[in-house]
Amino acid sequence: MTLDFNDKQIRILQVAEKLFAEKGFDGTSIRNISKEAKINIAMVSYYFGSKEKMLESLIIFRTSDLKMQLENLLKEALAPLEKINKLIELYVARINKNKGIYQILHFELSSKKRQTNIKSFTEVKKRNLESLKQIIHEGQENGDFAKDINVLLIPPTILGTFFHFQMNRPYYEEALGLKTDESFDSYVHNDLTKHIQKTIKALLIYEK
Amino acid sequence: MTLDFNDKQIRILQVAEKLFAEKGFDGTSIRNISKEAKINIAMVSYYFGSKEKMLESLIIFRTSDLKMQLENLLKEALAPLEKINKLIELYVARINKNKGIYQILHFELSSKKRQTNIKSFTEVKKRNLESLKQIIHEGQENGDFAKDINVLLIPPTILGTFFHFQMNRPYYEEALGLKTDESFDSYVHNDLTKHIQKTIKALLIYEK
DNA sequence: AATAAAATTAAACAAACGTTTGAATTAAAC
DNA sequence: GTTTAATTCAAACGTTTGTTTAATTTTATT
Repeated sequence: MTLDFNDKQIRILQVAEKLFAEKGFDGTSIRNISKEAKINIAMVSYYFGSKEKMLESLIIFRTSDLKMQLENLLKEALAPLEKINKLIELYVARINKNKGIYQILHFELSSKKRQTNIKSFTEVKKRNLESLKQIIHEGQENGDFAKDINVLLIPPTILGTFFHFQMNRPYYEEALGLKTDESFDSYVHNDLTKHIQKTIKALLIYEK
Repeated sequence: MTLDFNDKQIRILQVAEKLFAEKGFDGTSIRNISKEAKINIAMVSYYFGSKEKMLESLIIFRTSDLKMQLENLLKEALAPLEKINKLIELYVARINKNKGIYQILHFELSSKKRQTNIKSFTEVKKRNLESLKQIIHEGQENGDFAKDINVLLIPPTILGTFFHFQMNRPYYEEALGLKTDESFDSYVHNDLTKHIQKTIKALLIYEK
């Protein structure tokens, strides 16, 4: 449960992250990881105990600093809509940067096989929702936002839009002519982020 | 490539669909399927050739009638916004009804392991986008919709929102107190569908 | 009723899986 | 420099994997 991984452990986790994201947890063998990380197959059990525990370590390794980032955002002196926009920007940038682990979480989360690994992640989600509620309430108080907003359905729209784009990357790469990693990342950071911000803004200020 | 599956084949596909959706393609063994479907393990190879080819058969079996449904919608004499709302309703209901196969597609789509199975599905997506473009153009012509709409980013918002909700089902079940399958389905058909419709409407009529 | 075709079965196949072992090597502590 | 601990390794462990085989049973055809 600790965070003090040594250099070799981190290298193993990075390779595991890449392969799990590409081929899934069950689709990746310890031998795959060992080969790519250039280590002996026994090292995974030696360092992490088991393949399953390695996944747990990976989740902890990658999601430990999200909490802090969000709390800092809440403290800032900004208008509610500005905060929402910054929150979206933060989420998209962060998930885009760590797309590997989020793809894994996305996958393993919906799988009935591994429920144990994700309890700590559920806590993160609950805390994030409370933050969002607070911001939106603020915006409703000062008349910026509409009254009839189902806050619980905002995160699925933000995250869902982004994930769906990310998971269908090959399709959008072709459709938008984004041949390089740079151009794809640039599109995500600019166009897609703005689209999500625009969507949420329209939703928040829209009165039926 | 044909669609004439006999009763036994269909039963096998139904069990496979359920297990693949629950545990993933790699997480499900032919023995798992055989046991649940109460057949001999050799029957999968006998009927479909291989596990991989069975997945192909399953995709064909479940996605063959989507095309027709969409074409019928386009023909209807409705205002653009009405068509959009119906399209959202159709998508949500359809995917919710066949959540198994769409969950499988969602995963295998983003996996680098099985690219061959999904080519026909890409074609479906392209055709659907053209339909959407047509409807939105119609709405822009008669002044209902804003001019600066990136049509390509609409489907990720519709499908992404829905999928994210579906993939985090345990979380939303708890948060919304949806204890039975019926109450969950009801929430999807009513509240979630309306949320997506509202979101897309706000986005389409919103002028920056 | 005899024959041919289709369906089902248990058993076996080689290959790959996660994990453990015990010896060999390297690093740290004294 | 010796001893102790940590790391690395090849090899083997017992399971499980997807697939094939060959014999048997069921169904259909004549």
